[in-house]
Amino acid sequence: MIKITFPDGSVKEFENGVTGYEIAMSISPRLASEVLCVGVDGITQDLGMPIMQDAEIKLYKWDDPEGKHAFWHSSSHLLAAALEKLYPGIKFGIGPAIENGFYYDVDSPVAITEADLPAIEAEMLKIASSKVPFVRSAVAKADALKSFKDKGDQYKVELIEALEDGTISFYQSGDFVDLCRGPHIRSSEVVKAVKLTSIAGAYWRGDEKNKMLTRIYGITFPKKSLLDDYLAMLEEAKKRDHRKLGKELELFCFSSRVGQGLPLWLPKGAALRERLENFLKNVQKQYGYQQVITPHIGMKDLYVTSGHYAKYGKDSFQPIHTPDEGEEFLLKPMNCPHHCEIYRSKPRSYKDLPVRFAEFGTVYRYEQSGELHGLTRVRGFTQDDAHLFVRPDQLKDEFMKVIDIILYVFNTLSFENFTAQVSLRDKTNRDKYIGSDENWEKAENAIMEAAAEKGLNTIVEYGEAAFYGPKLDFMVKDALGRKWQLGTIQVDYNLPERFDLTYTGADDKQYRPIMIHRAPFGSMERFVAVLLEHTAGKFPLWLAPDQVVVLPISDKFNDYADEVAHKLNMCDIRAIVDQRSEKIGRKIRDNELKRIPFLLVVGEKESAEGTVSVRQQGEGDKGTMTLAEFTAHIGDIVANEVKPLKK
RNA sequence: GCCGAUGUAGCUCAGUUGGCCAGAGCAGCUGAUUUGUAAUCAGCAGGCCGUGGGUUCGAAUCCCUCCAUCGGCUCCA
Repeated sequence: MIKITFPDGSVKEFENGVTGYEIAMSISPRLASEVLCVGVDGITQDLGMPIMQDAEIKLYKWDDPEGKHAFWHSSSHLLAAALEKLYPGIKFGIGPAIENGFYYDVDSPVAITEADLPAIEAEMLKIASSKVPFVRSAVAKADALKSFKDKGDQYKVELIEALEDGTISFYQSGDFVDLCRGPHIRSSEVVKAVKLTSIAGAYWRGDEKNKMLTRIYGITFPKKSLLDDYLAMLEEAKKRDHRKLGKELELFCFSSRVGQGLPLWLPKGAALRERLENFLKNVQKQYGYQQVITPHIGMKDLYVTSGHYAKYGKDSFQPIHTPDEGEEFLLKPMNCPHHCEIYRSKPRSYKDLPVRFAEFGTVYRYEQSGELHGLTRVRGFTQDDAHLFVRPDQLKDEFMKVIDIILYVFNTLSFENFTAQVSLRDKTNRDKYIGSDENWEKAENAIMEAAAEKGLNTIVEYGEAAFYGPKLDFMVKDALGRKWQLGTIQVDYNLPERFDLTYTGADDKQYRPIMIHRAPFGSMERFVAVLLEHTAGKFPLWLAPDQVVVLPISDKFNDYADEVAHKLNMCDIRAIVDQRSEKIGRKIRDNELKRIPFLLVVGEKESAEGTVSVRQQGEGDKGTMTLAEFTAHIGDIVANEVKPLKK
């Protein structure tokens, strides 16, 4: 007998070799029908696998990430089984579960297009409903290789060749056999709803030198209604797409004549951006930053000195030649080299440090055309950049102050669900980075310590560092759950050396400052995009392009409406008037759709009493107020949205 | 850059297997209406059917080039 400990701490005895499924059955048949896989001493495995010793177990259902993972992973096998049936001779790459569903990479003898997906879905459902069990078997490497060589599937052969003997397992479900580590669900019948969401190309093993396979994405559910909910959620997300909202709210646009990935900010968008900039400038002023301004181009030599040119090569830089003097300029892809030169503009003393140069610096980067995406990935954008030059003894403290600024900014804009990611060097491939190991270690430690002291819940990613130094990035998700990096802080020991930056110490000797690159928004473009998706275009009052619209009941009250708007504007409240000869219901509808936070209805009663009828966006009628009361109300809301900085 | 899809009026979309002057709603303009909390009525105007080439008696529709957009891959200082 063995002792099985459950998550609630209770212990039960079972026969040695009992399976997760049998344990679930012993509790209740209903549980057994819902459970998808089992965690044994923290390792997720098949329900059918015998447990051979005392263990802590957890039964995973659909609501557990582990359960979903097994469910979707098994679904990818169903997809492969359906494809093998419909497209004889098809070859398979990999087919993992992902955050929302699964995919399978295939090399098909005939092209598979979106139009074919419904037929594949139907075949998957057919296989699923025939209750095929997922059966695991351990296979010797030689046998595994033979099996896929016979089948002519070179991708699986390649995968197996990379594996060690003894670790190879196959899963059979019906006629389909796949190389797979598992775990899987017991049987296919729990898969009740299938949606193949998209079809795309993907390089074999993620290397663009390799052949491009066809990747089919899908998602499955144990209930039809869950699929409907999921599809409804996708529809909702589409409505929040910043590209759609940006057009509807007249914030920005693109023009193929200007060039792809080069956003044009419309008046309302520019005003919004200006408010964000002023907000951050104000915060930075309180933290001792100084604004600087630098040109959009620099001599090629500047980037040779910084090391960017050698790292990214001439293909990434678009040169600008002067006609007669033979000088070669490059559009600036970052502001740091310019700021280094500002640092060099005069001798610095240890007493001057930290020096903090901030600039809303517009930079240009040659992003691949296929990678451009609305405002989140563009070729010309403005960073809310700053470079801090600090003494070694100031590094950690200064780094923590930057964290404070970023948290204050995120907090003010209600970005609560961010991920703090520490990006370090690749553990193996170190050639991609410049600078000494010693400096890298110092920088990496400084970041980890500062993040820990600030109590940040961080995840560590190796290989994600910038080529000149490690980073602490703040990632926020968009409406579809795609992660975007916004705020970033980077420690850099390299540029100060390359630019030979120094300061004079108390002992009259020359020392090297350390540089911190940082941008709380990341870039204005990406930040506005994510903000749009988070708010669905309903900006906080302090940011809204128009805060108030005055709606006269009829033309007779246009003068009063103008007077109200004028008085509000005098109090720094952004108010406009809807003077159209429309019914009040129409004016309300149109202005609600424009997401203007406050609608003031004025007619006979209001003009006689000197009041306004207040209607709040999305919340309906708020009753009558005097203008003074309303102004104070607005002031209260804004004060609550933008809380003063605590230092 | 690669794979796949898409491109018709300012916006959202119709346009049957190629066949009469290319359609609608919204927005716009003009007029009427003077309205009390999510769409008043009528009229008018608006289109190198993304671009360039080809096939055809005839192309928005079929083929090719390029441009742009969308979903991914690769990339992301």
